Amino acid sequence: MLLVSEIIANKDVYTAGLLKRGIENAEMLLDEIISLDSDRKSTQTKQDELLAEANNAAKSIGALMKQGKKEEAEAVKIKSSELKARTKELGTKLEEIKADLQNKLYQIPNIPNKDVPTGQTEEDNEVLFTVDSLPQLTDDSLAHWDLIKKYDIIDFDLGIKITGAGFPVYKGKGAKLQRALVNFFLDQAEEAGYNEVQPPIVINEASGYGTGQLPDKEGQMYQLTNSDLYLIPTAEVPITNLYRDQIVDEKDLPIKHVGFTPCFRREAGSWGAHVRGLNRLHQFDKVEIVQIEHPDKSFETLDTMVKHVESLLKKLELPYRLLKLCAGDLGFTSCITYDFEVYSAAQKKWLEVSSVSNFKNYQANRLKLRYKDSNNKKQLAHTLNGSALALPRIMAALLENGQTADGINIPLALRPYTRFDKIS
RNA sequence: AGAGAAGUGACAGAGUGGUCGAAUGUACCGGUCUUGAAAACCGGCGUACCGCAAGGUACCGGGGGUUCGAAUCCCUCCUUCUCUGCCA
Repeated sequence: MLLVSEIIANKDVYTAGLLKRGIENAEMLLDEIISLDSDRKSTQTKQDELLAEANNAAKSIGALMKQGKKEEAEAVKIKSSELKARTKELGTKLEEIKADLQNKLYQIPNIPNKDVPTGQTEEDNEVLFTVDSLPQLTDDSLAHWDLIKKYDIIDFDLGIKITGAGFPVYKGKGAKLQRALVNFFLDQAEEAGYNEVQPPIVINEASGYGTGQLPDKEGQMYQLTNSDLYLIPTAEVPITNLYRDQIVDEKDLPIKHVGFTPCFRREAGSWGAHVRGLNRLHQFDKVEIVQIEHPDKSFETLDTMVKHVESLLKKLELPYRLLKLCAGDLGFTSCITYDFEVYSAAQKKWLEVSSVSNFKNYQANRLKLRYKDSNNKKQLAHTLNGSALALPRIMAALLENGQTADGINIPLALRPYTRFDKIS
């Protein structure tokens, strides 16, 4: 979440940032925060003064008792009790103010970076790069939802039987292709210096708050009914939370992790033709890269992460484009996000396969993730992450773009992993 | 899952109602000594909030309670260890 001290120091910047996101009452929201914070300070100061008085009284009782001055001690006891009661009142008030402040802060998103394009919808996203030419398929080419039936590699109906819509069953070469992609992505990340982790895919509330899925995205996550746990919507949550409440050494930065996990999303209210087939699922696999970085270097690092994702798409020979998201399309906790989309030739559609974001200190502030600088001062770190990559839409594009009359060609880079050249 | 024990600063480990934010040791940082190092000696060494500062307040696994006063007593939750059970 945003830092109150920074809001106070740069109110104009924060107001403008929130307005850019389309939050019209930005100034009012920030004024509330600032005024609550000043209430918090004055209330705490008052309470501290009373507590100091009460503490002194309690100490003097001890001294008086030792000297055998019982009556005097009794008198101080009464005074002390009164002080205590007033302290309690103030304490309750202070707790309320703090909770209110915290709540309001939780509901304010990160502000967009200076160079984030203005705009409210995906129409306003800035296209930074597109491949020169899009693949042309013959008229009888099939969309992936037909291809998977033709070659019997993914079965949606079976998934419906086992679980429900949006939980496909991968079979035979479909399952192998998926596994090949996962291994390929993990190996590529490892080569780029990312440390592999296998985190839990069930998280507690504190982790959800740490990376900002809670309270903002509560409805997007599957919650376990007999405990306060959630299925992860992305590996970002457990991996970044590895460093919650941590003070890391400056010399250990950047910390780079890669993890492969299934991801679960309720996707409430989204269905129809545009979510057909593999385009949008309730459960899907994803390889995620996460970095914890020094504030001075996080933008440089963001670029290297973008380059890494780009290299994956090139090796898979997929036509792609790179977008810089506009302010209105930005995720809640992000200050800048680049999206990669691959072209799905049979659907004639761009499909988002990766989001690479810098959260600056927004998540770190929630996570209490800090490093010690050269003066031994604790500073909030920056956090970043990116999909590298999300599997189903890559799969969809590979199937559609690779189809030929006698089967689906597997890209060269993947063949050592699949150990077959063609799905036929 | 059941029974028992325990959770104190980076670590080890004292502290069972009143100058305890917390002894002591180790580690760490600075200094003296030394050609250099080690040893020895001296000093420093938790976090957060308020305050220009002096200083104040809170924190001994989390939360709540008793008391004028809680690391210390009570309740509750969590975690760890040992034993038993179960299981991949």
